[in-house]
Amino acid sequence: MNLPPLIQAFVLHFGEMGSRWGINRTVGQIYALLYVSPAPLNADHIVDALGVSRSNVSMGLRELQAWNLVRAKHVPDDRRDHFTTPGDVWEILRVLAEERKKREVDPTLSVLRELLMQAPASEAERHAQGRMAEMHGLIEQLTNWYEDVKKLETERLAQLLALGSRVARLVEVTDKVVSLGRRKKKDGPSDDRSAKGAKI
Amino acid sequence: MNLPPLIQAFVLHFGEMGSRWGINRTVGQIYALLYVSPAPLNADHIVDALGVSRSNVSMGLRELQAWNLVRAKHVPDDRRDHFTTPGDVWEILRVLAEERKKREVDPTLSVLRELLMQAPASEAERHAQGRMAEMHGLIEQLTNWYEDVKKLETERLAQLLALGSRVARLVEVTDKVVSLGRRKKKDGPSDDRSAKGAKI
DNA sequence: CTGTCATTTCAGAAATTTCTGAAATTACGG
DNA sequence: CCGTAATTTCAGAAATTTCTGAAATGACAG
Repeated sequence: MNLPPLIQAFVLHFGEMGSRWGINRTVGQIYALLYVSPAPLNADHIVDALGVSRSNVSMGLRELQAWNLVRAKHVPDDRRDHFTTPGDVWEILRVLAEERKKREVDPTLSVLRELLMQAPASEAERHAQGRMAEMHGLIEQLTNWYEDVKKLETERLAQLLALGSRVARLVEVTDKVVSLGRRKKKDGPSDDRSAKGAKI
Repeated sequence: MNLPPLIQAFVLHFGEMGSRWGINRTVGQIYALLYVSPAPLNADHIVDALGVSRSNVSMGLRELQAWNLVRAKHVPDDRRDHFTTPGDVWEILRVLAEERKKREVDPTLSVLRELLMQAPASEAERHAQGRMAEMHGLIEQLTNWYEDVKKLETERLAQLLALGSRVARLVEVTDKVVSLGRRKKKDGPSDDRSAKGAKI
């Protein structure tokens, strides 16, 4: 490996960390390297920096592109492909969340749904289905929330984060106002617009 | 493997899924089995159900206990240990979040902090540090939010989820009210109590 | 076309992880 | 203590994943 010490430390850490996720060391290292690089790098550059085989880099880049974490960029007057990560860390966060959901939760959700359709053939299966239903309910709540929140622009999202648990107070109060409002008019809070004007 | 079809399907899915996380097939299967089981199971029971070796079960249980996802329970008049998962899915979610944070983000945060302390020795390192600072900032925001939110009781947390992105509207409005309030009195929103009475 | 450079594919080598069975250790009733 | 049952440890076997080098494919300028 052939890198300035600071960058090398970062790259090595991502390599290690990679294994704790589903990605392998090289993929983690490639990502880290591209992340801190001021300009897009071509594959040979990466081979050089990390000291791994050309084919390994090729496969790593392919995987990172499948994750939407790395994009190929064409540089004029150069036949080789150059690669970068999205610059904005919030954008990276979004991509990561989306991909992990797609790979880790969606399949589970679909299996759960399928199993919940089946008729239990015994008391054990009946009980198991109850537990699966609980899990399904929780995951569904979480993903609904996620689908909802991911539509927010970055700035609003940041505000929300900054608010932290203090938002709970708002919820508490709103809750009262809403239930008050409900008494007058049955008004399902179905879309974004519904919460603003009427209730505060 | 020796299980009713419905439960077997669930267990197998968790085994597969396990590999996409950092855990291995057997660990995933043991967890799934305990999750749907109506009563605590002893190790031999698990061996029987999953058809893996006794020692493998022992190691799997040890790992799950390290994750706080499985607890040993003593059953009177039985020398053997019996194992369960926490019953409440929200509790499971909390444990999972806590452990993943501990294993996946805390180490990164600490490496980033360390690297940000060092003086850059070149332009490349200076730029890399800038990127690391961005990443550090984002992770810190996220973990602060998490630390904040995890203190909420389950019921409030569920309310918050249910509200979804509509909460953004609240934030928007509150923002105005707060900045309005600020003009009168310099009042940092430092603790939980600060958001409630005065502002709505 | 042809030649050259860039990239991908892929079979098998290397490394790592998972799993097992045998032996060691622990726990405990008598 | 001793004996027995439960559990853990651990060396190495088995399985899986990662990585490489060689060959194949693709892309393009002349």
